[in-house]
Amino acid sequence: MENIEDIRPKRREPAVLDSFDRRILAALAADADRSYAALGEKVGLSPPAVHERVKRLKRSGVIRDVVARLDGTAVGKPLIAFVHVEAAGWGKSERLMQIARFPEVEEMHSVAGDASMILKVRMESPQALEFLLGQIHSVPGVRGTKSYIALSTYLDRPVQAEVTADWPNVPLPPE
Amino acid sequence: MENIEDIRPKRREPAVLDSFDRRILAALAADADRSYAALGEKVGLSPPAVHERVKRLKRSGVIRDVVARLDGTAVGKPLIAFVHVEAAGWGKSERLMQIARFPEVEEMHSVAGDASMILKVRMESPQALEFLLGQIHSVPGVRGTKSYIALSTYLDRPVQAEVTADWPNVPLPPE
DNA sequence: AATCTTGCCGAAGATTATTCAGGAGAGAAG
DNA sequence: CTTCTCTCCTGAATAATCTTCGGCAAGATT
Repeated sequence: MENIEDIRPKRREPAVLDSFDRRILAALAADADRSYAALGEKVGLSPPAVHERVKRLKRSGVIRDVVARLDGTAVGKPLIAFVHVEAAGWGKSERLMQIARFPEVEEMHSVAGDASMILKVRMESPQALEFLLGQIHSVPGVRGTKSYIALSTYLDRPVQAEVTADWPNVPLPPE
Repeated sequence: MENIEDIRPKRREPAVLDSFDRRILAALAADADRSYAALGEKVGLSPPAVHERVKRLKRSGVIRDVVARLDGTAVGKPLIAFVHVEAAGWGKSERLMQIARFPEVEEMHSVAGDASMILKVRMESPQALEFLLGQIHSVPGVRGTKSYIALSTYLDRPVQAEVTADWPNVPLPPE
């Protein structure tokens, strides 16, 4: 005998983001410290409606998490560097992955190009960077590194909800 | 006649972060969606005490902001690339700054090394990246670009509150 | 047309944020 | 050593927000 549960289609998570979702995401990516009431007023929905949508966006993974962004200098790590690591065999050795345990390492991407891996790190000092590079070089298979030290950061923001639609013709988007 | 206000020392924002601050920052950088009660339990303080500290950390700028981190793929930008821009004169022409208006551009650093500027961008497609590169090349003074396309991202987290203390001797920090 | 589904709203209760009045502890001054 | 001041904590009370719920309307499906 068939169970009615088997017949009913699964509740589908709407894969598409409508205009409200976009506006909510844009607002939350800029400032997640707002109340649902404030958010609702901004996007044109009631607080419960916004709440429901945010809950869905979190559950579906569109919103990965909500975090506080700290000032690197204030926490004692004023030095940002991008480290390109050239590895011999295939980049993602488990050993290299363990470099990610250092809290100084914020990003780690395998890349196409003449670097196997790009790391974004935030260090206490040039000396600390030197030590970290030592750690990286001690990983078997690592052939070399190239470091680019940031002199100043002009922009540093999270993933934006907006997507540029009309690329070819637009010289610059409006302010 | 002297005003008493002139004599009294200014209320100093404590420039140092004590152990409680550190723990609060670490917790908020990982997940800012907690209640003050939950945070307080985690760090060993009452809710009002945590509240007061968080307010101070925000006011003093240690906490820059609280944001929702979105899934790049879910918002339609699955392609991450690091673009190294080599500019002729001095990197930070106002014109190049305007590239930051594109929501695809998430970071922009001037760097020491053979690139004048490093951009982190999140694109809809390789075509979109091509268009963006076109925009960059149209900036006067830009001599060339080198793009590193991320194949996969193994780590992507915000500024961590922790700082590695004992560099030389530590081979790897504990899990 | 009837039914189902989705998604909104307003109202209400549960939870949380925020304020406030003490009070303990650490220095500084007498 | 005592006293004063300052800082920062706690617990209680109030204000605000979150979260749930019932009802309704619009569109899709049967």
